[in-house]
Amino acid sequence: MEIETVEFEPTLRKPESLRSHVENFLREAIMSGHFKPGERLRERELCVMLDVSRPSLREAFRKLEAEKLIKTVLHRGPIVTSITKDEALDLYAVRALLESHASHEFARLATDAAVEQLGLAVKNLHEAAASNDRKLLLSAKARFYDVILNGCGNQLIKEMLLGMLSRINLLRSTSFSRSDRLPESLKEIDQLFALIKARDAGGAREAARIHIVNAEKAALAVLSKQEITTSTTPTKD
Amino acid sequence: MEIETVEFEPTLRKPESLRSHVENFLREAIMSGHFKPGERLRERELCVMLDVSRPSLREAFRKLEAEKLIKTVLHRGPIVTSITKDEALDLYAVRALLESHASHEFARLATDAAVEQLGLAVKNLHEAAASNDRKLLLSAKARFYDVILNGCGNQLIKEMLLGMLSRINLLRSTSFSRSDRLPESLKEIDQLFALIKARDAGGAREAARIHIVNAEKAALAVLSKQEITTSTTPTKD
DNA sequence: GATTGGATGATTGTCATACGATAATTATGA
DNA sequence: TCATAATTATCGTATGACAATCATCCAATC
Repeated sequence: MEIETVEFEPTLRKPESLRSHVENFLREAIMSGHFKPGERLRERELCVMLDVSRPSLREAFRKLEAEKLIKTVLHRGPIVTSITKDEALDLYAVRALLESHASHEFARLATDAAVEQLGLAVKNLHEAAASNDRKLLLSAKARFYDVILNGCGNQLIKEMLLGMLSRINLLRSTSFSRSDRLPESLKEIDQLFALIKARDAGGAREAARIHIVNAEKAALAVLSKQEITTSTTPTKD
Repeated sequence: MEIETVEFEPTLRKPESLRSHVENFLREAIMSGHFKPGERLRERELCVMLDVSRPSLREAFRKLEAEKLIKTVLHRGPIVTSITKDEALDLYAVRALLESHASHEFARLATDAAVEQLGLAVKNLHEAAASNDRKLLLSAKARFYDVILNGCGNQLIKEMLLGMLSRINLLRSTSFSRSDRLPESLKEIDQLFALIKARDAGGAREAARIHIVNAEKAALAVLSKQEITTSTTPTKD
């Protein structure tokens, strides 16, 4: 009765289907840049790589396809989505809408405990920024984000923004080298937090909007550079 | 030597995978109420019904699952999503955000031709409302919607709203009997169109927001009734 | 020599089948 | 009557196969 099949993941406790594991793996691999935009994902390769059958892999593909992380071409299979400038503009516009609203609502109706948590997240962010550890910075940012999205009172906004974030990440594989915007970004976040702490919902909304708009500017500057490089490869679009 | 092989219609493109057909069929069936919220979708049944194999069907399931039209329970398979009141509130909140923004942008940057098209759609809406033909009314509404979403300059907003609409439809299977709100609704749309025609972007945004808020009120009134009925069946939730 | 045309291989799309795992249901016994 | 065990239905996953289509290369023709 030895339980040998302990494939325990620290983060995954409850029983999950195999395809969701595949799904998560692929999502991670795409978002981390292991699979780059435009790259094909061949079934056979991934089947042996992940040691799963084609059905499981293909079902995972459909999920990612719905999330627009991949684009499936008939009889050619999935390729990692590459985001055009127009799509990026659309993404940031919607992100600004949702995130500013989330900030508004957080300031309006978050518990004091949640606000305190947010303050902790802000502090961690500063520490992470000072430490110059990119991974730490990313997780701190994610933490800050999570507190706001969980406290804004709208689960749908959280889901939508997280889905959009995964796509936005597609275009900042290189964008994060723009750490010169970090001090500015931190100042904006401080400002946002101050307004939230003061329960100034309208101010928080506007601060969040400005924060996104500035992030957009920084990202688009990088994107236009990328477009030069990517515009050489794609014959068809 | 007649060219017989003219299969390419402007609107009808053939090259579609089988699974996307399945997907569309299921989506239609769910949105039209043929499959009701909470209902299980059994693989074997649907396989013989649609004459497709399990993999194709299951891949279509994943897409609908990502769209949140179905919810897959491990080892029980997919069931049609039933929307809770909280989820409905979230949906309408986001819908108000996106749709009011779309109206704002439409008023700001739509071509005069697009505005004219919108006027035509409004006229058709009135005619359809007068004719008391529900199907006609639905298509007229969809047309109005399409003009705005195509003219707002943000493709992402269009996709998101259409996806949300399909879910909102889940809770107004019976809601459409509330045709008593129709005159009010038409007045609001007239108002919105007038503001758009005057290129009053800010006014259009507010008008659209109010329109959604009112629709929300009407829908929620129906929903609370539905919750009474649905709360009898589900033993587990 | 360049272009067209066809043959070949690789990859995906789809299907049929099989089998273990699990939830729901029924049967059984105290 | 209730608790427990056996049964059944259905899903999750794997495997193998074949057809359809795309990519590539080579030959034939102009």
